[in-house]
Amino acid sequence: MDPSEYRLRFFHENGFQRKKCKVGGEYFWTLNPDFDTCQDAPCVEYWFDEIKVKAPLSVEESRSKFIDFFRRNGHTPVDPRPVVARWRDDLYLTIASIVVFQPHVTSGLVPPPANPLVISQPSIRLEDIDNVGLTVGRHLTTFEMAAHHAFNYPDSPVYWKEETVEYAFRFFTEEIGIPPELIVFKESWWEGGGNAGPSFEVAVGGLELATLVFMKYRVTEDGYQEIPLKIVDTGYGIERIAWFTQKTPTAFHAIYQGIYDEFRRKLDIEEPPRELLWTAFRAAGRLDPEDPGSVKAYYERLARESGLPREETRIVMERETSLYALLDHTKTIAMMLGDGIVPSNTGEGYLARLVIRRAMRHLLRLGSDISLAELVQLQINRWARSFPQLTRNSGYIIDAVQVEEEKYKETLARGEKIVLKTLKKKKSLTLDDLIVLYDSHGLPPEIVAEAASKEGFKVEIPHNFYSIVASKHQQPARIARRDHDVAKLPGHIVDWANKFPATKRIFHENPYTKNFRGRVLGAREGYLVLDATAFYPLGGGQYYDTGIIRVNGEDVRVKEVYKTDLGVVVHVLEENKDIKSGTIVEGEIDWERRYKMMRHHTATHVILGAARRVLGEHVWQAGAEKTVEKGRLDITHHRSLSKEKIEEIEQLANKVVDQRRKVSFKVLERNDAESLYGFKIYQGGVPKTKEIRIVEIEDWDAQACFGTHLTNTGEIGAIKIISAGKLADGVIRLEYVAGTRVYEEAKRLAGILESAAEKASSQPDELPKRVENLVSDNLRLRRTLAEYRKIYVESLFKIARKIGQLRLIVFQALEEETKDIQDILRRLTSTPYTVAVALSKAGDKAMLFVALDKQASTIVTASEIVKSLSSKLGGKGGGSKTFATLRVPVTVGVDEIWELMEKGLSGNAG
RNA sequence: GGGCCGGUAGCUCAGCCUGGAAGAGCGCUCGGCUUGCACCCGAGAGGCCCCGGGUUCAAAUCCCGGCCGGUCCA
Repeated sequence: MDPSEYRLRFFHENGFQRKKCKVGGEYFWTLNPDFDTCQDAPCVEYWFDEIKVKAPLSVEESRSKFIDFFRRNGHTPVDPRPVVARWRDDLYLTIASIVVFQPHVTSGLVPPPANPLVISQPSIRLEDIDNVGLTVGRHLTTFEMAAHHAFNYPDSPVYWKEETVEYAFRFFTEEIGIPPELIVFKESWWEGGGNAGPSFEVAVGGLELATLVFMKYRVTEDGYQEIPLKIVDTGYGIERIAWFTQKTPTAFHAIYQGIYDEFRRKLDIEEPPRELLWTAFRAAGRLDPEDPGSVKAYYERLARESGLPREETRIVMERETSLYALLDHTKTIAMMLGDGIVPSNTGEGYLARLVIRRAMRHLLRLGSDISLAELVQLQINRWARSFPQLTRNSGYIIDAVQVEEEKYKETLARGEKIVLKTLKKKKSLTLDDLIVLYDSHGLPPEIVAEAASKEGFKVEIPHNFYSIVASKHQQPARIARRDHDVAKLPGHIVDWANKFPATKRIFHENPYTKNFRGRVLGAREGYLVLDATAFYPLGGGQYYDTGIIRVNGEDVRVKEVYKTDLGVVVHVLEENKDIKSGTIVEGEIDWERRYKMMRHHTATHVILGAARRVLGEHVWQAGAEKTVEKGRLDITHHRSLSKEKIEEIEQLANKVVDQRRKVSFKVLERNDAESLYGFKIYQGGVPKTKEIRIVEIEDWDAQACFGTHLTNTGEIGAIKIISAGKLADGVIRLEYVAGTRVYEEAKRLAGILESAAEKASSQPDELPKRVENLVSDNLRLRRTLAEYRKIYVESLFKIARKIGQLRLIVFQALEEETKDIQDILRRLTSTPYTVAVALSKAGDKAMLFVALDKQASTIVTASEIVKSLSSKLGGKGGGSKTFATLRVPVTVGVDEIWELMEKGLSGNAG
């Protein structure tokens, strides 16, 4: 670290000194001659409760104070984004304010919405979820990261370190009222997302209130490389400012004022003595939650200083931990679901489920019978003014939480049964058992231990249980949210094609173009690039066009079409023609194919709009495909769709068809598109381009989309949903046909009906009644057959021959099913001392079944009989004492078997 | 996206390791006993052992592929 990075004129002119922390060894800047530590936990204990400030501030007040201050100082306020990072395909959650501007602004592709700007971005981080509560506020899963950002382009710098540090100093002293000599700027280094730079951490009284990052490097294999766009990336903890100013023993008192008491009441937890909480406050800054020794020491200190018995202290503080965690988690749940995450077993949905399940575990630990949904409702009310999406989507949020509660209870019940079963079998539970129970069945070890203790078994849980589980899973992979339409072209062809300019897209200019003229830019190995084309390349879930290209009066078929990342359209020809550059060619696309795909594509947008209106804003496209045959749309939703809901969507979609709504296209700057339509334009994925093509159905739906569309919804003609099923937890797949495909589908169904009716010698209209009759006939016949089989068995008894004690029955089985033969044998051998042999044909081979009852098997066994038969007849076979089979390679007659059996048995039967 | 667990009677599951006639409890039907909250006794019906391939004389069981559900981790 280069010390000159931190040597600022601001420090110099204002009398700051650079010191070294005697505990942690970091360098820091301060006005205070007495400070010998960096003033950040864990180097010091929390003591900020003793620091006087102007006024206590709620979360809301802290936020508006921050934004106002920076507005007054030349920054433009920018609205926060959802906590789901829909505009990113490498991240699920918004974990910091800078995430909002990645990757397009930070890479320089797109300008920021304002510069400099100020924002307060709700963020979610789940890495430390298990520490939330225990540390009385140092860890939170949801928080607002307030920030002022300045983007310094080489030709238009805004501001850099001096101004940033001065802003921080002024904000904390002037606005919050912190005495200047208590503010410490700690030298640090920041790295993340491939970037890096020097930073200052602003610490006061043990609490880190802000981080000021100066992004100026890219991290490469060869080390740090300076980047042209240098970014001021700051992060102020709104919740920490509220805690700091309110002088409460925990952050939760400060953040959740208004519902804090209600949580206590509902969960039936009395507030412990204030002195205990204040002791916790001091000790928590030094607590290392990952270290069991540190946790133990923490509880011991609390007991010692509060004078309460050790055990009681631990119990009280564990209840407090659960209360705090619940306050935190329920807000996170509300924020995640409010921004449209659907709980699921994959993707961002799993993260929502994870938080819900952690919260439910705390409820279980407290032995509370309050429903989680009830607590989440309190959060919705509490934060309604700051986050209107919570109220707007409260119906969905509560319903989804309730569904999850049910599911988790089922999971736990299922799991507990497995615990009991294991205990019954093994009388103990090993670590391996615990891991399987958690990893495969979702049963946390605490719950296993409790279930086991009810049965009188004690289970040891290693303190690092979860890291043992984690080590089984290590292989951090890139998240792949969506399949992008990767050109299925050989690499060298892509490189070749990318040397040409981007193809003019006639299919966008006029999606109804069937014939066109283009000039050949290049052709090789059966690949053809033109200056302009009406052929649509694979993309946006829509299949490519096919058709013909006429070169010098000769037709060549186009079988596939792809586009490169740089927008060059490559036609894949059926044969490799020698085509000269500069040749003018005519193209004609297969119109019927294209028109059907256009209908399915526009129908897809109509259905998505209908689903969002019928089911709620959480409905999000999870995938789509439009082919000639049908459209397919996967949507996120937390329940299976009832018949009624499907019909409702279908009806609404068809209404939009009849309303003849206009469909229009326009290309917008990314920022404009986002501010005009919101992030729901990214249903189909996030384009990597600076400008975005928007397809808008008048007052119904707007999406970033590459595909070809009709210009009016009326042209869809009709939409029929042909299937709706659960694709995965939280994802529903809809399939539908549109336009003339509805006619074809109706024809297909009518055909099925007709052929079914014909096979049943009936008419389509009478088919239901006819099928009913056939089914009851079949049942009657099966019963009759069973009766006759009894008579058949009786008659078989009559042909039995006595050999000593044994009765021998040999017969040719009429039945073809092994099952039926076994049934007859079973009946025959229900009489003692019976040996029954059934002979059945299997092509030109014979299959023998030998069955004995228990008594007969004391004299001779089925497998012995089979062995002796096979020595005479050949073939292989075997079985148990009472049942055996033999396959012989030749056909044998019943008489032959009678003879062999009689001969063989007379030896044993004595 | 990956790992792990599972799919057998209407329901809950055993059987699978080590291949040899498909099992239990609850529920259901019938009969007996009994006016008391999961009554008791007896008899009976009910199965494409998820699907497809392979190995084998023989597969619920072993192997491969798929589908579905659960779960953990990104």
